[in-house]
Amino acid sequence: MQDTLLTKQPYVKVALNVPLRATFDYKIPKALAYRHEIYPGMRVKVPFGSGNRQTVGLVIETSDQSDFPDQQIKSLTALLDDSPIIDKALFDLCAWAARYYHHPIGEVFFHALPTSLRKGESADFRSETWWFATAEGLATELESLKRATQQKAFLEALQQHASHGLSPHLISILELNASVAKALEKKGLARSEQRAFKQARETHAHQKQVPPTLNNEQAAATKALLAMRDEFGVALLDGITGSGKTEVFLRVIEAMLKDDKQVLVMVPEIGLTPQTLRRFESRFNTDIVLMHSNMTDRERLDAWLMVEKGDAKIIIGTRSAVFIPTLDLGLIIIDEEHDASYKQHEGFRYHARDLAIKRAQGLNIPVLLASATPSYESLANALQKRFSWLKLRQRAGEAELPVMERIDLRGQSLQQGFSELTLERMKQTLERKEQVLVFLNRRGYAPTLMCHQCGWIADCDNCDANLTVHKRANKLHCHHCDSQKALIHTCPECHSEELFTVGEGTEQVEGVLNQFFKNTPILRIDRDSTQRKSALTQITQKIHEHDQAILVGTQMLAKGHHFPNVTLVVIMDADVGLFSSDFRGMERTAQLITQVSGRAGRAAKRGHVLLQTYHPEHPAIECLCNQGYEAFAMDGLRERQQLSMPPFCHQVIIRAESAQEQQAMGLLMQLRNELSVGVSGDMQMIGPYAAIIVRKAGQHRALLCIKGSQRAQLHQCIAMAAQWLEQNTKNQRIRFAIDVDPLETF
DNA sequence: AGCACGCCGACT
DNA sequence: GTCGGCGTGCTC
Repeated sequence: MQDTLLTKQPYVKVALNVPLRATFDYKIPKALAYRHEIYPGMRVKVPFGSGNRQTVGLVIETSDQSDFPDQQIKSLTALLDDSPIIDKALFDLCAWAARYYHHPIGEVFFHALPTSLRKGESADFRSETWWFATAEGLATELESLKRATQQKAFLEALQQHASHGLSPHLISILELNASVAKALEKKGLARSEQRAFKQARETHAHQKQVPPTLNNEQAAATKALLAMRDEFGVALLDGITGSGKTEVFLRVIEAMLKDDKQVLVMVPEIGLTPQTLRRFESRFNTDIVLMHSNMTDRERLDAWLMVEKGDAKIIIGTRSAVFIPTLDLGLIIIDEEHDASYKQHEGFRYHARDLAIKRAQGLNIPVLLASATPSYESLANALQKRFSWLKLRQRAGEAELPVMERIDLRGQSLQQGFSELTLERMKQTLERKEQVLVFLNRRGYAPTLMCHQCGWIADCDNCDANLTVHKRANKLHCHHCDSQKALIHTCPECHSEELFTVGEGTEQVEGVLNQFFKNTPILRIDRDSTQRKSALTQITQKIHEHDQAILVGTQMLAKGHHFPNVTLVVIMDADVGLFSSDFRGMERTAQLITQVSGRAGRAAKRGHVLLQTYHPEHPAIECLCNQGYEAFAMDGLRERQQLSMPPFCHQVIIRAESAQEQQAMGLLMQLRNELSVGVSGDMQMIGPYAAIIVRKAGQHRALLCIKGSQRAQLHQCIAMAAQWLEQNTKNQRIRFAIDVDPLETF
């Protein structure tokens, strides 16, 4: 009987969804081993911890032996999958990611799964009941059922849809009542069938859009990309706003679909606009599956299965979509590759762009990174010829690049943040029946509430931060921990009633503009004004309805919307980021300003951008204005190189937080001591230092930065750190996080 | 992350 | 006298 064992090894190593950097060994019951082969990537149910607790685990490997005392090893309870739910390539990606990001392996694998699969539910389409007419049902006269009107209607529909039957979807569209079908079944007139649910396939029978003609640059980029098919390679499609990057994607996707390959398109968190989706849908006659955070568990699982089985060819998704299993992936596209939302900044802190590249390497397929403002990391890779650099420098069609002008605020009397000159230019623009976009990256009414008598400032109880005034909601709101208080009108310290606000947010600017431009619609676009689901669509509709309008908003404005009649962009405060405590501040600001500026003058009318600044001669502002993003970024890169900052070194940040003031800092000081022996070569430890906002949501936060130019050395050191931290934080109430390639260092 | 075990305050 | 608070420690 021995040779009929399908699984020969007696042990299995299992990853569990727990924050532990270990796998757990289990015995494989003989009964199971006779009947099933067990492979990495299958889920199992295992006893874990005390009591009768059962958990879902993922098989890492089967094994002949275990390092754990044999009598303490428990047995698997059940095998949950017939075949691996995570394929080999994805398995390798997750295993690599767990090592690279020093994150508990179980959490990494489970992160890659839809919630229902994490809980152990079956990896299958839900079944749904379809109804058909029997032969007798087809022959039955409808009149014979005239007393049962519902049944009659149902049978009529069954007869009409005799060939394909009635799906639950169709039943609801036809407004039929499925409950009467049972009665028809009893009479032998109808029969039912259980079928796997497939995501509602829209029939794209309508005329597909005729693709526009490509300009020279677009054609060249497309050609270069097509030449990269069938092997790994990274291309950076560096195209100014309006240069028609999307059209290039569409051409390459088209070629992939012809080869019956799948394409994964990654977009930033709020970048998936209906406009983008419509553009894809109107072009391709195939199922497009979406993957984003607003979907229900069931929707996500259905989408996941559609892609896994190869039924869907195009996947458009945010960060987490990098883990979707595919049958035959041919290309990964990362749109707006510079966007910070590709990095998860909590828990498993992976960068979806970097993982996408790793994934493509494993699958031997190309990756396309696209942006009007590429990250310094990608530019460095392009300069070093690791990426092929495809530049689009002309705007498609007639449009010209906007003119950037600086407005010197020094010595000017401002009207709630606006200079006279700015207001005058806005007025002129509106008089020409064109639209103005005002960019201010600060939501709420005002960032500070202060007492005129004693200088008291409204601050958050849980964070070391001021509360933001939200006048319309009548609230004081902490933008760091989300806590809220009622807006007060009396100083809690000296009981004076002279409270005043300092600074302006979008809500205030909206109000001010309403007074300045009485007959012009003012539309605000920020997280507060677009909370309701359809709000953004309503706002964009209004924008298109009016000739004149002023749009006021935060960085939401920078993401992928088209406002064809906007010809003037006002950057309220171009100086934020000039003196940022983070070395990426400049890069961020330049990207934001360039992206927002790109909203201006996309149609035939030329756009103008006004940068309000107190530092008009600052080399950064000057360079961005006169030479544009690429030149600015090249300067920035040179500076990073001189200072040995990323991308010319690698960083890892260890973050610790504790309710008690000195615990987090103390832990990191100890860690620094532990590691000092392991620091070799050009590796360097900085800190520990207190976070800029030391106390956030009641937690005191400290950081330790470790940097170096050699990945291998750095990783060895971090592995030691991870092990030490896991050992030394289990008793105390200190939480730690390892952030590899951090985007924020404060 | 869960969950049990364990040792100190206000309750039927 | 106990119910339950959450500090501590462990999970193959």
